[in-house]
Amino acid sequence: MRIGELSKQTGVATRMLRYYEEQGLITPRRLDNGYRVYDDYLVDRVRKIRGLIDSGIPTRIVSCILPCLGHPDSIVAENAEPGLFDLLEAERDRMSEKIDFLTQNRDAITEYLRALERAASQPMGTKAG
Amino acid sequence: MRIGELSKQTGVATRMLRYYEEQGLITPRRLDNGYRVYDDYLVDRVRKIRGLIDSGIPTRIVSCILPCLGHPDSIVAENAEPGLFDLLEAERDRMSEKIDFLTQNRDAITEYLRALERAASQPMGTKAG
DNA sequence: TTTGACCTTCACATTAGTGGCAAGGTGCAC
DNA sequence: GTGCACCTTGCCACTAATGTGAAGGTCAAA
Repeated sequence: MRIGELSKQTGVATRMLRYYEEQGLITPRRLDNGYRVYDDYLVDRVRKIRGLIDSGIPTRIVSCILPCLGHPDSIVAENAEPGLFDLLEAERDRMSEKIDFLTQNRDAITEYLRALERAASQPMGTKAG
Repeated sequence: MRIGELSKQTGVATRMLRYYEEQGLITPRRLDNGYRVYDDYLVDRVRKIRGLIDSGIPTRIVSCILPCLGHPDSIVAENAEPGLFDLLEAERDRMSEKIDFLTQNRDAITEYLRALERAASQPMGTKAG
């Protein structure tokens, strides 16, 4: 598919799709006329990229962890550059921290919302003060 | 405590502490000489702010959800401005999405790391191809 | 053949979050 | 009093992510 279609399917602006390409996150093929063509599997990939960026993972890191996703067992190993392993471990830990953090705070919000609801469904003057 | 001390305790640069103040996230009192003074409870608050920002929540939103945190039941209700409730619900949902997303991807990384370890502890030429 | 929807690159602007520095006040310690 | 560590405000700059618009190419359909 071409960039407009991918944009529609993912909800990501074409501008951003080109930006991700510039950052090395996706590498669409090109038609003779220069148009970018995206394989179907890239829809999922772009969604992942967006989710990660939205979660505060910079593109630099996203590009490192992308190889971890989607390939069940294939491309592993081989490219065992030193440092990558440690980087991935560190990033995984950072993600765990974020998860804990978000969970904690989301639960607090939920709690707060419940309290608001309780307050709203009450006579508003009952035992106030 | 003053800003330097808070910075040390939270690991957040003084520059950022002033920025958060500018964004309305914290409002330290002032000494006669103009120095900012922070109450102890702000240490926790600043850590929360950092965590949220690191998780991709913009300061604008952080300022909305901060009231949800830390107050067990007290300041609730009263200020039931319309729209706030919906915003909080939406933000909570967004956080849930992020949590799911991060969890998924973190697990994929973990899986990948495991595969790398397995590959590394193997004769490297065994059944390769 | 012209129109219109799509695509291309280039470039400039903006926003958020940061970092850094300059110029100056405060206050303790020697 | 001098020095030093801390604080103040203000400003400039940078990066990442994003918006936007110009100038132009492609292609199908009317």
